[in-house]
Amino acid sequence: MRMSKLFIQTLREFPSDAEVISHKLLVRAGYIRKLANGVYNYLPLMWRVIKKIENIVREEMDSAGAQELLMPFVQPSELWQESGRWDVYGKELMRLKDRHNREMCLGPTHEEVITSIAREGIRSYKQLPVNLYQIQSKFRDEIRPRFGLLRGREFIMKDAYSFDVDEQGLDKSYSVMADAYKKIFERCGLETKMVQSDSGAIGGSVSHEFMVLVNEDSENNAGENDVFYCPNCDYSANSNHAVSLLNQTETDGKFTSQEIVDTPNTHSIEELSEYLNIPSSVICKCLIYVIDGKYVAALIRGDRNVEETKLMNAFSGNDIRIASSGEIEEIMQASGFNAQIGFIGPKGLKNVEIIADETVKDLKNFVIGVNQTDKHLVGANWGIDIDLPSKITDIRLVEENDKCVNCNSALKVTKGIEVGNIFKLGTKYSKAMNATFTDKDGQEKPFIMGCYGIGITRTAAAAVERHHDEWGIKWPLSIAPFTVIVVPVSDQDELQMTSAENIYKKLLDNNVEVLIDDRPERAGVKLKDADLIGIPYRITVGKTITDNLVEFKDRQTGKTDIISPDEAVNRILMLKN
RNA sequence: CGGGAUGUAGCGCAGCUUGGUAGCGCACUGUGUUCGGGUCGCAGGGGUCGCAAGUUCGAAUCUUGUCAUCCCGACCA
Repeated sequence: MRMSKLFIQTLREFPSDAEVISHKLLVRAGYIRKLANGVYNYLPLMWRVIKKIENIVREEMDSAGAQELLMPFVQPSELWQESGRWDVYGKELMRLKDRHNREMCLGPTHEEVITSIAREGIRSYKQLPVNLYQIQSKFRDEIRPRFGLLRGREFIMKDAYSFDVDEQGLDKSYSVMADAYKKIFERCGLETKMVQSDSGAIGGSVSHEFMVLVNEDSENNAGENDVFYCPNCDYSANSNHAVSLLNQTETDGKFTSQEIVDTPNTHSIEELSEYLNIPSSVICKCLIYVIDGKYVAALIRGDRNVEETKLMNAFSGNDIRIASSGEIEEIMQASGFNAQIGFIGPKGLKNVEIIADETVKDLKNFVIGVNQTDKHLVGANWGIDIDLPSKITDIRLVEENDKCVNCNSALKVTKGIEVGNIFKLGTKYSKAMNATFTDKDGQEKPFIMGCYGIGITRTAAAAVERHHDEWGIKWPLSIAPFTVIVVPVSDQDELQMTSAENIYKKLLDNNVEVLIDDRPERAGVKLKDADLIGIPYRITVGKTITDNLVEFKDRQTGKTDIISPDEAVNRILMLKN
């Protein structure tokens, strides 16, 4: 490809609306252009990268026994009614009506459609197992799209769905996919960690996410997930799912008799612990949440925080948020109290379900709110003044240095970009949608399903997050839009131009993806652009060509060698083997 | 959804306080110059100042509304 013909516009400056480095670089280097909030044009260079990633995904999926197909981007609401998700998916699901006023949606994922395909096409256990996948644009109307390709509303995703006769079959399909994913990301030049995670709106039981860890060189917060992992064993989990052993700390308060004391203006745990001169670990914190429209009071030890996803799952909810101050007033009024935020307690709350984290179980002589402003109960004990809630489970956010449940080592935390995930769905969709097959014993049974996603465009952005420097992108060879760029320093110099053309032709003849910068630009412009767009290798043809020498530069390492044109060509050809 | 900010040429920005026919840099067109890390000069083209009302003889500038975009928050009790 000739640079003079390539559709590309590099910018001298970073775009003003970009925050993270992958977004800044992809726009500046002419890979993407924003069309609307969270919606991007993939320009020719970007499309080449995307196709590279897609092909790696295809090769590994195919060799893992999956078959590619393509489902519609627009889906009828009926299928979503069947699965029950039309009412629970929320605003992320982009709904629309056709001219006949039929309700449709833009596909955010395809469990419903694939299940309908399976129930029509698979009648017998003899046809199983099957794994079907597609690579396609998805649309999710995110609350807050950001970070360019990392969290867009429209994005390209590979989604695969497996169908098995039983759990053992699913286990096998699942581990085959896990292995394929490892290979895929490895081949894309990305080191990933497979971590346990919550299964969220998709449903199901077991799930793992593939995370690109981004803590080390975090000049920004591109990693949207906190990943807890054990340095000594293989335990790792997304914070929304992570568990830990209870840490040893002071849980027996110094107050020996129970008594309601004045605690003026102690609206936070910190203020309260300071005012009473006690550790926060002997305070029982009470937080009011709204889960699917219902009020929930969550009790947790004062030194710990609630993990909302865990809390939501404890009630099998779909939506959770902290209650607003107005809602808390409402609860207070309904319960006959008048307390401000900071003094709320579980006792006497009307129309509020109460749940406790495991951490509060062992509290003794502790401090807790009693729905009286500027007062707290001290020296409280469960069963004496306040009953221990019957619903007790783990709803706490793990913290760094908590102990690993497997090996008791101190856990560490890092940021991660989720580039892939795998779920065991079980029969959630097949049962709801009545998708069955006839088993050996002649019985109708629902399919045992799994689903497996990879964010293609997010993977590309994650690669930029991991591979760049102050000059631009440093694509891993396997997903770079071109392998090598040939740069004649001066378009005035005939020898340089003809030599560069020769090198270009030789590489072309050998099916190398090669770019030649034949634009009538000065050397500086061409060299800066080559670095910016991140082609892995650069062959620079300058004055030394009179001695039959060119510069060979490795973008990844920055290493340069002065060698003959033939050797430069050979080095590139060697890469193909 | 709450808070903050910004919308002026393809990109990055100034001008707005104190209303008077819209500017700079990059990019683009022509031309000369230069030629290994975004040369230097000359001459050009390109803008309903986000949109809509209002005030005024006159609005990019003042007022109101509206739309869009970005950031922060929605783990604080």
